[in-house]
Amino acid sequence: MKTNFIHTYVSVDCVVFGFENDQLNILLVQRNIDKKNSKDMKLPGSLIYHEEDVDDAANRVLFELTGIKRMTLKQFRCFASPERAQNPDDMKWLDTAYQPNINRLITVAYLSLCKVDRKLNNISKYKFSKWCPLSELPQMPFDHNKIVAESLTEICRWIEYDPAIVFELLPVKFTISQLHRLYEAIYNKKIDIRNFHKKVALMPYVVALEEKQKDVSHRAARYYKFDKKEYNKRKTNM
Amino acid sequence: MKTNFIHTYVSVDCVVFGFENDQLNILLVQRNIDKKNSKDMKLPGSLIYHEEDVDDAANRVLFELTGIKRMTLKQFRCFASPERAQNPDDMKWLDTAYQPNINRLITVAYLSLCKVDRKLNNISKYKFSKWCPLSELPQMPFDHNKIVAESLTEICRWIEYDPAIVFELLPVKFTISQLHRLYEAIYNKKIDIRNFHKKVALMPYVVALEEKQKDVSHRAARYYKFDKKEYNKRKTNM
DNA sequence: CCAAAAGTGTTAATAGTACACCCATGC
DNA sequence: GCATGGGTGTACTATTAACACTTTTGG
Repeated sequence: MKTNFIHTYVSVDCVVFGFENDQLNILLVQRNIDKKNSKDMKLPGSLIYHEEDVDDAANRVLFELTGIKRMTLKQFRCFASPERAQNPDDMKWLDTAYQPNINRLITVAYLSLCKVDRKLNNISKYKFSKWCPLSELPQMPFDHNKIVAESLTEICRWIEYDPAIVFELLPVKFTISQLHRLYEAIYNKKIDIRNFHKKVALMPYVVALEEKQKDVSHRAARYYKFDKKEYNKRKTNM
Repeated sequence: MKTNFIHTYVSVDCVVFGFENDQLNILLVQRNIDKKNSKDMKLPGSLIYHEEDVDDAANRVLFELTGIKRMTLKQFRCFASPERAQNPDDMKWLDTAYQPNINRLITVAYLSLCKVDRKLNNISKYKFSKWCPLSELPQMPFDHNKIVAESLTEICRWIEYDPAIVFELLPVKFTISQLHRLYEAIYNKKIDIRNFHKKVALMPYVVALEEKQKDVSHRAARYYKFDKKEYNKRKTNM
């Protein structure tokens, strides 16, 4: 009876969103089971260590991937279907990457956000990583495609109760137009630009800078920045 | 290096909410490490089996507890701090309840909702279970108090995108007043009763019945019911 | 007739939606 | 001067919040 209980490895997998070319992108890494197949990409992740919390493991993975110490991140779901690691390719990869006879693997999925203009860590343990537009996601191992799909609804919910996180996806200085296109990408629908301006004007934590765009072949847009202090002021009033 | 990876047991723990005496209650079970201490209560939970998904494990725990086959439930967080099972009492209990030398245990927490007027399964494997008002929660083992605390913010978020779940906490026939007190309990604040009536009137899936209260020493309230079909009609329009 | 809870409307403020034109800049 | 994207206002609608009295029933 007692030996019926699962005794298993546990991993974390991170869906790291970036915003580029008016699209949400996801950071994928190459799984190097087979050098010939350059398309064998997956979500960045790792088994967790002995004395490690899952949150710490996710932070570790993200640090190894990007060189950023404490990224904004959010646990959103544990995936534990017994079938999720039954594909022979995936089992073979587990054998070589970790150790033989991993017959089951449950994973805790995290959502994270990253400015694409940040230089990614080039001493990264990952041989190859790249931003991949959501619309061009490859088939990925395990249930990584499912994890990404669920992360999309999760990011919308996250914004509902913490609107500040969207600014993690933009440069420090950004234009209203960039913010607008980001919202359109996240919610996957058109948003009227005039109403959007009004909405942003009601966000006291989005503050206009003096600086404007230069060398653009049209009217220069004003830059804005996200004011964290102003944001926290309102937040703690709740 | 490789042996540094965690190889662990995984459990599920369920926070089952009920609504009684105008308060949210939680279903606790007795941990029988020590018969003398009748106050040794914990969240219902279990290690997961070899070929079992975590969702299935949560359903199993709830079935064993209540006799209800498919309860409304929602996974909300994995708790995996290495410190969460370091209390000697808790480690001792793990040894006797499951098996010796469980040195680490990560758990996946679930939120569930139950009508308190349902007869709980009396062939329950749990010797003793009881509804405990939130305001009178005892100290519980592991990080169960923390799990309950987080479940409270989670239940509010759940209602945001699926308002129908509150009816899981009420009898099939209920009065507006009951629904009102339930909302006040969940959001932990006073809600104006006139505005509340108006709000309910805008929910096409809350339908009035002919029946009214009987033998009450004040004006009899009308009963209402939740109409699932009507609810799903609107939902799929989104 | 009194206690206790049920039920009911109006107003004001705020937030959201729909919609079209002029502005600044580089080429 | 034209192509490109930036920036602006008004009217309507929907939602939310504040607020107090009458009704029904049993005892």
